[in-house]
Amino acid sequence: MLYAGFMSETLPPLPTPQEPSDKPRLLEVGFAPDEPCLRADAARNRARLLEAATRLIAEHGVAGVTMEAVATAAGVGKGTVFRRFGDRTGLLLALLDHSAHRLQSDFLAGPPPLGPGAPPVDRLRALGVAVLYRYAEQLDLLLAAQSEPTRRHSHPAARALHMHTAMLLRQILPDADCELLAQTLVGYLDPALVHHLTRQCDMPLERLEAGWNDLVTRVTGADPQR
Amino acid sequence: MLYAGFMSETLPPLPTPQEPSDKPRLLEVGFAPDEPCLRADAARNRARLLEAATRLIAEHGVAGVTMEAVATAAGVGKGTVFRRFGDRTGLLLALLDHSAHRLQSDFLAGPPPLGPGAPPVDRLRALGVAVLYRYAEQLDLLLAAQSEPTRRHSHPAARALHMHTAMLLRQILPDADCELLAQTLVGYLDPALVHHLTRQCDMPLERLEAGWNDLVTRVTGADPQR
DNA sequence: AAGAAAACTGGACCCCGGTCCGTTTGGGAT
DNA sequence: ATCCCAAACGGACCGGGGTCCAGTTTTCTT
Repeated sequence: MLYAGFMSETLPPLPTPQEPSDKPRLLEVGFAPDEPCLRADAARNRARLLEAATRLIAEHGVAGVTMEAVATAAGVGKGTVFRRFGDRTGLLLALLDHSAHRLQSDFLAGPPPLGPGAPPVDRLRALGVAVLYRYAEQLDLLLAAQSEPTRRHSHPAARALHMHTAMLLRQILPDADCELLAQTLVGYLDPALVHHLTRQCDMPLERLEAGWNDLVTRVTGADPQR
Repeated sequence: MLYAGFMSETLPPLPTPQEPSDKPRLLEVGFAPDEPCLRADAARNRARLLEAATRLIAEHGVAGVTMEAVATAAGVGKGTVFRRFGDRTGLLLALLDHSAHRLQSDFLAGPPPLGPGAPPVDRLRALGVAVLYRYAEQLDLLLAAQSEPTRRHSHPAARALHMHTAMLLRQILPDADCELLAQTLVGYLDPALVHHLTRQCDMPLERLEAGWNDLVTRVTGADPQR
């Protein structure tokens, strides 16, 4: 049970939360109630809330994560939950932060082929596959956290993925409109799509993986390796 | 004011509403309260509701379309709205049905390059552009109707677009996994993405259009014509 | 024409997300 | 140790989506 959020707090005191930019810093073992500067009681309650939410998901699924239920289970008032996480989506996102950040530092500073060192095309292939498998095991939460369509693309985690993809593409296709191509690529990895294909169309993950490689090949014009 | 829905009714008496498959039949002038078999009063109320919803959107934007408000404005009870459209999304979708169906028959039976007759690649290019522009002018409604991520890809209109795209792709790339490639392509046309790029990133529609053509070129391996 | 089944209606009701605001508390300054 | 106020708290409150069901209307049957 080691949640540990950051780059989620959005509302009250911090005008722009700002993700921790670069430094990995995710080697904490138990859980890190960091949060730049939170009053002691606030930090304590935050931890309680995340724990309560985790428990509720385990017991009743994502649908059971009701703001009031979480508040009650954590022994705090409803207002506190909203103050801390902004809204339900914010809470859900906070639950996902840990793994999102891990993925992020994997492709920013981890070992090749995901991390730096491998050729850009290989990194791109590895990225898609990594995302695919990570998403596949958190589908419910990801879907639930995706409610508002307007926010989808503006969320820090989404932007990070997009920026990284665009960066890799730029190394391969310096003259293309890599912004847009990157959107296309990450679009293929959209949780809702993964859900549709695997759960509603019964496609095996391997096929999605092959599809990703094919897509990368076509878009970059690379050799159809692998 | 010529809404006219079909392929929306979902709930009570009709097990599988089924879209009218092929025949164009959208040349009605005023409005068509068709609906396979609806009791007279029900059809009347349905028309009233759609009109009321349209009016509310004009006056207060999509956000003003409250189930209760629509009901009141139409002079019916709240329960009636839900019985007819299932939920808010259903109502919004019904509002979009008219133009969705028009687009559909344009690419199924309209003049080339969108309709049959032109080479598949040209049809594909034309399709993306048509969708892009159509979406661009209904963004608010489309976004509002997109709430539930699970339903996005299973909706009839979405499936139709996807199937058609896959069909065109199959004519161009008989040996590829056209199902998945089609998902990628229509993903590029997702309203939420269009919204993000045009409204939040301030990209002109022309750039998205160019992006689409580039994408088609890369995916199909066609000559970068146009 | 009459009777009955099927379909439709409307509004009371419940639940949940989100807001508001009067009260409490942590922790730096003196 | 004390003061003080920004920050945090909590729960009453609101509005909107969705459900339910008793009552009404339409349409079918004979």
